[in-house]
Amino acid sequence: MIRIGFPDGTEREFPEGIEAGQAAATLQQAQEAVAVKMDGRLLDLSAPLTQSGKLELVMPDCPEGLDILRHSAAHIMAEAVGHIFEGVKFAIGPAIEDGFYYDFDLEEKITEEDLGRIEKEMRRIIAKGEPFQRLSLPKAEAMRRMKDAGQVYKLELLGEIDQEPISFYGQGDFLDLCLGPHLPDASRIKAFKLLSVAGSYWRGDSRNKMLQRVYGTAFYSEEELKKHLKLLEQAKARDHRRLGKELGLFSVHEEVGPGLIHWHPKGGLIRHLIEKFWYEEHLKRGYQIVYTPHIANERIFEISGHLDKYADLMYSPMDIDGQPYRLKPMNCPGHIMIYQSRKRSYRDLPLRLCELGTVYRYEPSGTLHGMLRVRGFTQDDAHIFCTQEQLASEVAGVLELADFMMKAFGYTYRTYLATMPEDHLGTEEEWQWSTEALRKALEERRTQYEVDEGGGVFYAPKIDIKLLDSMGRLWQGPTIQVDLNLPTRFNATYVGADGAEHLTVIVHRTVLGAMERFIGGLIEHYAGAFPLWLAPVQVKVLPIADRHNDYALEIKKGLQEKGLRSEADLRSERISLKIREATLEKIPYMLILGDKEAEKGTVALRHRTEGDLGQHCLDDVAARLLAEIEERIPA
RNA sequence: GCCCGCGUAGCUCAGUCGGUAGAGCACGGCACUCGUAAUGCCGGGGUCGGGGGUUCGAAUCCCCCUGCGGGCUCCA
Repeated sequence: MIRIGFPDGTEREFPEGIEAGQAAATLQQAQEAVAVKMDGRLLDLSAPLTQSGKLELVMPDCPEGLDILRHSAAHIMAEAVGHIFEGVKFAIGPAIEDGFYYDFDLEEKITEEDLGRIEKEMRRIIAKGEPFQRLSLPKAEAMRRMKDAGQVYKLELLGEIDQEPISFYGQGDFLDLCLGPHLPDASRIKAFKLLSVAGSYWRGDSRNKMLQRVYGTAFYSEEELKKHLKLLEQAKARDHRRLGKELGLFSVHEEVGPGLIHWHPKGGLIRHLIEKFWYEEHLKRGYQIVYTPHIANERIFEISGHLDKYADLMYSPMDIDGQPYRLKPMNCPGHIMIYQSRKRSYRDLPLRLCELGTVYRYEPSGTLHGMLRVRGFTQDDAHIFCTQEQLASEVAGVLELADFMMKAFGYTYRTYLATMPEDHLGTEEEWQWSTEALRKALEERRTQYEVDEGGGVFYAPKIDIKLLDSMGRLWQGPTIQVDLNLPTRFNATYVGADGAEHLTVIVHRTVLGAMERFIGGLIEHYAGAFPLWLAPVQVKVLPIADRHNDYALEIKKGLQEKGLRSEADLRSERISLKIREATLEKIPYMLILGDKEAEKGTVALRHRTEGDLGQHCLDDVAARLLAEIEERIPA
């Protein structure tokens, strides 16, 4: 007999080997459970229990429940693909964040049109309600079976598994190497949809064969699936490439080259406002503004090591007076030159040099993506030169700035401390004190953080901040990296109070990342509706009839004098059309002007989403908007 | 870079089996002068991404190039 404890605190005895589902049958909602957790380990409902322990149900609405559904859906999809196509070799098919995929190797090309056929076959399989059955095989037998079936990828995976027996799951005529668990049977897959086909390298390595990947998603109910698909639609409507075009923010031109952004007046204004904000906040915190050249003799990148390590990502050299020059991929060497321009004493430190530095990187063409992944971009870069003792407080200062800026844009974030990776430069001792300094800074600021073990860069530890946008998506945010490598390479030192030379510590840090990516992300975060302080046009002045145009221009002038950005729509169009178009342009406020307003010298205020806000005098409206701008109230 | 797909008017897209192009919006003109999310009529606009090939004939079929999209690796 074995003793099983349940979440409600009760305990019962069962004969050894009882199925998990049966043991849990008396629990509430046991009917809906899709699997169980035994002492924290996921098991099938049909798994025999052989030891005493604590048992919990895994319900459909928890994350693990969803993963199990999707993983099972991936198996069903693989079975269906095996039915439709000849000679399919199966690679891997896991559940992922919002769904699942399966990688196949087959001669024939799977196209988007095939997705319908595959879905149909999946439905047929699901309708049969085949059970997912676990099969344990000794490794030798498993290898023999996979070899006979010509499943080379499974064979490769098997070769790396040490434990025995090996677990397989089968349904219908499909058998897959798999840890499980799975749903009891296919009929539990109520709602699914295949979304796309894509190429992917076996094990994500470009030296390996390109496989065909089919992406899909699955839910326990049609409603949830519909909700998810609607969310995808909404994300599409926020796509910064679409909004960038619609709102006249930026463009990319085939004639110029891929990944090179042209900022249009409205996008340019947004960027200018953010840069202005950025400069002000940096100056307040003791940073000094520098500018460094866009091209440089490649000698400098030999010293920095970039040429050695990042040559593939750098634009080819150009011959200048017989010397090879390169577009800069990083700002650090230039900043170090400024540091090195004279002998430095401990009294000069900390030295905080900041630059909105435009860099060029030859990113692989397939990775380019709107403003988010480009080849020419402006980093909000800064390098802090300091002593070892100053490191923690300098990092704390950066954390404060990062927090301030992220809040200004309405982002919440998560913080990670990335520690020494296996492949690294420098001594253990250096890693230890630099990591400790970061930790101390985080603790001093009372920042909640997680440790990303081994996630540091090869030359030093770092702090990564990931942003959570309004759609709940995670973005790369501010990063702070300690660097002991570049100071060594450039021999960046200072004279200490003791009269001796010491190696300077460099902190690389970025808050926004790159203007292109940050603003691309902001467009999606705000769905194109920028808060008043960033809106390129803050107010649209809308006269009702032509005879109100003069008054409209007078009001526009008044707004301009108050420092508010406005446009007047003087076309002979109906007011409803003007309102509609201003709303679609996502302009925060409208002033509607007709006979009543012209007579009384007032304006009728309308907000983009709140609608009619009634009549006011211009001064009151201006005061209201200026206060909103001052506080940088999110849209 | 690699795999798949796509590129038709400024934008979004239609274009059947190959017979030299069409809609809506936008743009220009005219009329209406209008009160909180689309007034009506008229008009201009395309060497169908570029090059080559097959064909009597190519937006349509084939090849190359280019750009874009979905992914893979990496990442500001």
